[in-house]
Amino acid sequence: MNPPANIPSNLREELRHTFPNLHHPELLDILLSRGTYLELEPGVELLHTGSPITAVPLLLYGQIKVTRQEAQGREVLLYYILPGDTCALTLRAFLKREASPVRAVTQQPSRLLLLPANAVFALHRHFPDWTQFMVDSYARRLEDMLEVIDSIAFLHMDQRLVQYLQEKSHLHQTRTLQTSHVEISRDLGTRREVVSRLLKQLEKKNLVEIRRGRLRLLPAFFSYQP
Amino acid sequence: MNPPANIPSNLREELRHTFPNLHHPELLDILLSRGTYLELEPGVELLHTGSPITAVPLLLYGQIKVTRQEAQGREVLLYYILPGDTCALTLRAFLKREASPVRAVTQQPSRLLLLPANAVFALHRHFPDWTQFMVDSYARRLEDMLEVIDSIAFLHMDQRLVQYLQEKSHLHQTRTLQTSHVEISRDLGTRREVVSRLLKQLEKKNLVEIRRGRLRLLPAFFSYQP
DNA sequence: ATTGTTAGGTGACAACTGTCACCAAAACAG
DNA sequence: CTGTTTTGGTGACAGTTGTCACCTAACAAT
Repeated sequence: MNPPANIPSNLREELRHTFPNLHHPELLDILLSRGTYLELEPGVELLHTGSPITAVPLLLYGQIKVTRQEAQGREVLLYYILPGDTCALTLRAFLKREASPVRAVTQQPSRLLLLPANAVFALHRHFPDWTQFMVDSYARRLEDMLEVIDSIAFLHMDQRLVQYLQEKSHLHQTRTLQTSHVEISRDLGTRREVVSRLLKQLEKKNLVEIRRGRLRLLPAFFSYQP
Repeated sequence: MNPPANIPSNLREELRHTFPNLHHPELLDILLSRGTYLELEPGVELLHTGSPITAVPLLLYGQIKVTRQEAQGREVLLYYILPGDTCALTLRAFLKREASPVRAVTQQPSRLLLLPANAVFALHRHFPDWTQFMVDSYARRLEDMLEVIDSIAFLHMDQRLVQYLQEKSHLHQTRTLQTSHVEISRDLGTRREVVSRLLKQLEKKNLVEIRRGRLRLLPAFFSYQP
């Protein structure tokens, strides 16, 4: 689907820098020789629910959004994969030889190393660094998902929306989010109309400015809690 | 809080049997010499949100319910710890030297080995078995929590209730659940009135029989989906 | 049998969210 | 400039759940 990217000459260096915990030289050798380097533009769907898993991603640059989907098409945002991360759920599903339980979509121009899944078994046996990396990945996602549960179980949509926008702003390091109401509603597992209504309320309180396709968070927004 | 229990003579054997993946003899030695054997009756709170973590439980027999609590006292059931399990979130919180993010309460008479948390570090370094055990624990809890998210995000309370009762029945291997509406409502993060209403509807459909303090699930209940 | 306690039942109502219908504004293509 | 597409706005209404008030049934203790 994508033209083969030019492998950057300093890939090894970049990998070592982005994944400081995978610093064992032989481990790096294997990752580089077995992995496939990829460059993707935003909006590429790496996995959808039910995809067979053939590779595990190591993200070098960019951002991947991971969501849980329901049969009817509704979904909720679980977490973002950032540089230095991998997708714990993908890893787990692969080890159990199951299909992907999640959808993964690039959010920004992204560069990553795709590790063929069967290479993972060997790593696991021979490199404690890799095992530790996996443990940390799992653990961090547990925490992420605990927060998702908190948010869905205990908060109303207006509070979830504010939280979501604050996080997104922090993530992209900008107060002007390039996003549509539809995208927000998908991430929150609700409907566009609901998001539009709630955003309108925020606008009336002078907390945000709504423009077509983008959203400006005003200073007061960051200290606001519904 | 509890009288010291008599350590069963065959503890080593039981441990090996309940935790087949921790079969390395030296590992068993350490678990037995460093761990504290405990017997607890139902309803004992092992941890609550914010507890400092001093030990990691290895459950030999019984059942421990793990819930996530909110500041206002609302909570949701995350998962049950069964024999052969440990609490991944406790383990993780300890390794990060953080307080417990969850509440843990025995559900049945339970027997467990409490492993002082600082013993865990050594295990981690020296025994691949132990590391693998941790990885598996994390991974399984990830799956549990994914199901919790599905349930909260995509289902209505009537569907969640049915799911909950079906699971509970399967877990206890009985069609007569000894539980109150209040307990159910706590596990689902809602209110007693809501549970009472929904149970009444199920009763009207001849799917359950409501008795004070217990609930009988009729045959048709198990093939029912709202 | 009486009393007190706990569990459960229920109606009324409010708040929140999902859904439908339709409109308006912005961006875009030609 | 015009027509089309995409995005956002909004009112109306229904269903679900949370909340309050108060009642009834079951059980236990004396």
